[in-house]
Amino acid sequence: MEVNNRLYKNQGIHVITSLFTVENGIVKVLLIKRKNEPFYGEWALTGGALYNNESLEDGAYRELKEKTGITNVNIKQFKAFGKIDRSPQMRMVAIGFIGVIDSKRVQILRESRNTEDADWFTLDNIPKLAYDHNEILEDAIIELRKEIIKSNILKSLFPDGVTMPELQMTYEAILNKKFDRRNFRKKMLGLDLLIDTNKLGKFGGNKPAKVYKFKDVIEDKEIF
Amino acid sequence: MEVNNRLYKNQGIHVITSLFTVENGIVKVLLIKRKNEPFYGEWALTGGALYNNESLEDGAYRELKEKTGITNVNIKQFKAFGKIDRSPQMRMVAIGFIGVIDSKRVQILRESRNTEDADWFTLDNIPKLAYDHNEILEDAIIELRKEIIKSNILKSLFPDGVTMPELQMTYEAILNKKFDRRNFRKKMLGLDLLIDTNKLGKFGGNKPAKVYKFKDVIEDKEIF
DNA sequence: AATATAATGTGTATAAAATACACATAAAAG
DNA sequence: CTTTTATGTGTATTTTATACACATTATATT
Repeated sequence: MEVNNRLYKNQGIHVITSLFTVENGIVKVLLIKRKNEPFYGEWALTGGALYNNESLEDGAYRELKEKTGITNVNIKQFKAFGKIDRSPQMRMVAIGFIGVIDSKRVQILRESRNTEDADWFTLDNIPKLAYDHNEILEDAIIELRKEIIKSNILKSLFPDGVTMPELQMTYEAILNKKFDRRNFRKKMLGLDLLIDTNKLGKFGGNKPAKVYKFKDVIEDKEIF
Repeated sequence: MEVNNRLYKNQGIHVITSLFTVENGIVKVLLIKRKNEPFYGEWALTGGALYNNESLEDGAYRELKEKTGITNVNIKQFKAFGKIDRSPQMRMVAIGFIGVIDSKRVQILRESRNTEDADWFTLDNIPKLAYDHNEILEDAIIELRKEIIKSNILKSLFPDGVTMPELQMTYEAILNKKFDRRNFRKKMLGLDLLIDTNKLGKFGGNKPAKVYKFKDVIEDKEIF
């Protein structure tokens, strides 16, 4: 039984990033509006075809840079999406990434070679997206929730540091859950993701709040 | 600036499974010896090119079936590997899976269309592997350790059920760590992965041991 | 048949972690 | 200088994790 190699011809790889931001307790994701076929005129996650001269992560970065101009983001690969018909033209497997940035620090390119619009969407207001991007986004949100309690994925949301109340608002938004202020602080510090900068900043109230920074590297914790 | 589409031509997808077994407290992984270029004569993880008419998981299953004849395995996708030069011929991105089976239940096909040998290797005795399979295997082991404490990935290792002492031996082997017998039982039952079959079986001692089974579906636990 | 053996099953006291909860503090606004 | 707003901290209680010892079952031994 000789296998016909057309079985594995004409394949390609997508790198797709769900780029989130959180402002004032609202989680948003960056979507772009396509101006090419397939899915002309539909909204989609940022991403595209992987080039042969770049790693998966570099591909995801390139696409992000084209759309947002941003270069300094922590992104994390979380899952491959490989349904047979997820792309209408040829067999494309998508590698999904997540990342979180401060939207105030980036200039979204509303129009570019491949996009006729780009905007931040709240999660309860996501339109029907191109390809299987609704499914990718759903998984991305789940992954984001797991990731924020064990990694520094939020570092690029707070490059200059963050206060505990601001952080709590952010976690509550992402996890869709309220916390006791005192216990949140304890839990958060217990995760060993932060370092105290010994500086003070302002967030909501009149009393200055301590400023923390996400560590550059997070050491693994013991399991079981 | 028009992008040359040769940048994303000639790409393909590998589906690669690190298939483990655990016998008598020893973790082993299934390796096959290639009888085709590239990497002729070298050992490798089970896997190969994804076909266009199958999902990622189905592709991994097909490759497993070709090598072991096995059809009933829980496998889990865990990471995509996309270094530019991981494959010498064309740009191939590998989707990594893990799975665990009872080696006594499978007949390894020592010779097949693409393999001239196949065998179980202990983890301290892994040869230089084809492609980036050493790297994939390393990540697979890390993933396995995470997975056994939150999923039923071990279900296909114990299709007929398992006793607590046997389970402990298995966990100790995979996690490379010893546990107190009484506390292991408590922790294990607390994970909510098992159901009591109300049957008794024999493992090591003379006293019959309770037989448990891994649940078919594991409900998510709360995080944070 | 009685006894020894080998491994399994269970309970409890203690330590550690998570939770619930209240008051003190700093700066700004009036 | 008094009030307001939001921040920082401590403690009692509950829950969970850990350390640890004896009872039980079937087999093997005499």
